[in-house]
Amino acid sequence: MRNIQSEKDKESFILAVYDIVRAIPEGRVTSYGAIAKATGFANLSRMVGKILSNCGSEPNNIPAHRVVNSQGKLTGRSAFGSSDEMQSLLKAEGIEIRNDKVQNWKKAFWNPLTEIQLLQ
DNA sequence: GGCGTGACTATGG
DNA sequence: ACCATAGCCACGC
Repeated sequence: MRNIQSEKDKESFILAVYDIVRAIPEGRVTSYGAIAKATGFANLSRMVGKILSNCGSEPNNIPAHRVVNSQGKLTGRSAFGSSDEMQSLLKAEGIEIRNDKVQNWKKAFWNPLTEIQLLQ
């Protein structure tokens, strides 16, 4: 693992986060820490959240709602339009949320390190 | 360089 | 399961 040491590092980290989040299959979820590990910057889980909040304000095809914390809790809900938009999006994909947490977490969890498959 | 902050995480009570 | 604590690190002031 390493840290950001240059603008180039930062850029590649951000792009990697986008790529990984886009690769999350519908109906599955993953965590900030898992994404950070997959990018090679294992201790930048907090930055992953920051990046996702940035992309949330502009139109994009990044399913940021499929990223929750390591316990399956919807800690990013405040970055969406309404307080329950994140929950609604997940529910629409078949993911059940109860008390702010993803049910069936172990099965719904998608590990980018072992399950990623590049599309096309 | 110090200090507070945050869509984090692991651990211990 | 819940809460507190302590690491973590880029960023802005």
